[in-house]
Amino acid sequence: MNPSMLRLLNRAQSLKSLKYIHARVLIDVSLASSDLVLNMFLRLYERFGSIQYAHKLFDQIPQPNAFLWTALIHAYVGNRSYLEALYLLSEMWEDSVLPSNFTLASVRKSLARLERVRDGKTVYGLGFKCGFCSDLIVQNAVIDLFMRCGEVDLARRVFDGMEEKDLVSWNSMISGYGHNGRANLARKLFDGMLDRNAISWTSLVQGYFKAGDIKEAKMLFDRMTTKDLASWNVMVSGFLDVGDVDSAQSVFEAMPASRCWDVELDDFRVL
DNA sequence: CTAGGGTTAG
Repeated sequence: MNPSMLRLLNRAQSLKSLKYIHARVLIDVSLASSDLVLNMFLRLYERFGSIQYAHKLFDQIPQPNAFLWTALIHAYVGNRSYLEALYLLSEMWEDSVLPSNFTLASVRKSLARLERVRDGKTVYGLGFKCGFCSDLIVQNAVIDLFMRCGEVDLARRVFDGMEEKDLVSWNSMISGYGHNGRANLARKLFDGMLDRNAISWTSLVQGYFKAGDIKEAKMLFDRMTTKDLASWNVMVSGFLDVGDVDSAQSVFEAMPASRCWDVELDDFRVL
């Protein structure tokens, strides 16, 4: 794929211009049927929210590989079509295309949102049989899924068994413990971390709110040097959740103006 | 060539 084509694709600002580029690419059959190019178009159709076109394109591919299946599944998950995404995974399996670690990671959100722990265990059990039992991407997905389904101990077992962990592994545990009301366990992991980021801190603060330990939440927030928009929002909504409107108000007012601008810019972008 | 953790979910 030549660089000018890449430049053209990344300049596509709308579904309309993307379709136009696609039409031009279709003239060259060898180019249009390259897995790389197909994958790019699937991802771009997803970016512009056109699952229909992504699926239409996918249906014309004679033997889609795991990359292309993953792109389509990812598009459906992004579109919050969780059941459809799971269905695609089973179709993929029936077509004897083995999932990649990224396929399994893509389907995680579907399983979590539908609270399909049992199916999750089946899916990741198969994934392990495909050789992904010590794959960081898959293990992180499993941890997150288990935590979101309340399977705290199972998540911990996976975490403890990992040869290599990254920030996402640690933060998923901290966030997961927090959501399950286990702020103390989250804190233990947090204290043992070598490097933390804003997500580690914010997740723990949120965990303390969830556990009803407002004092500790506030103390931690004050110690935080890496506050970002989400950190401030967790504080505001944390106070609101316990009915402390005054504290919520003062946190809101203490928020740097630059953060407020972030919010407004985001909102304007939607309009 | 791909994914993922904290706000925010009805």
